[in-house]
Amino acid sequence: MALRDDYLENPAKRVKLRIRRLLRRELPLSTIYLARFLIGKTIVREISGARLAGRIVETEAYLTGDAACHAFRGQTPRNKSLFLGPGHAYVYFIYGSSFMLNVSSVKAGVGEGVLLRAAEPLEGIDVMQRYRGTDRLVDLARGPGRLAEAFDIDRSLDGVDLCSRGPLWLGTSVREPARIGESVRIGINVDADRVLRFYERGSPFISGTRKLNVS
DNA sequence: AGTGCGATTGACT
DNA sequence: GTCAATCGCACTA
Repeated sequence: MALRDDYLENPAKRVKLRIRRLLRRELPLSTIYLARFLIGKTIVREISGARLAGRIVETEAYLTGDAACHAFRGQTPRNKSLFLGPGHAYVYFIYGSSFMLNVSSVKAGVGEGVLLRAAEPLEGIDVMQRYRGTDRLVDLARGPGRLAEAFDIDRSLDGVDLCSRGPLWLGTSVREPARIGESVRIGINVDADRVLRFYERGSPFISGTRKLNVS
């Protein structure tokens, strides 16, 4: 793939793409629509003068009444950011090893959100390679824990407004996504049959098995 | 205060 | 393909 080869030949290249912050009113009010909408949009991390950017290629929706949603049993100290209203970061720690980044949805007081599961590195690739300890472009943010590690995301960013100037925000698309595929969510044991995972078909940057990418 | 487990990852057969 | 590591949190008492 030409795009990938270009990246590999220029690993330290510091491109600066034209990306503007998404306005809160641009976010779909439905969490499922938001999960689809975010495919192809960008996630931008500003840290000590550097800018990291990735193109979101895989998401999952977590809904009210959904037993797999962390807010299923109401608000707790951990999940409170899910209830902040649309466009806030909900960051949590899981398996003793990984952070996960979600975008809160709907409206204040409602605990729904979208998990960002994978991104295509765009800017700050050399910095991501350092955080991740690998040079392989497709492995930098392929999977939710890897995405958080590549972007240096931890609980200090929990609750951050993703539609405001700050250390982490959502940006416009730099390239329209290919056709969007759907599947069941990955790693879920309850409400496991619901089709709430979305991804850019054909992207080498998505997680999951071949089997899940056929739909 | 104790317990069970998870929206995963990396190492290994 | 399989599997153990690892720890914060929610739940029970």
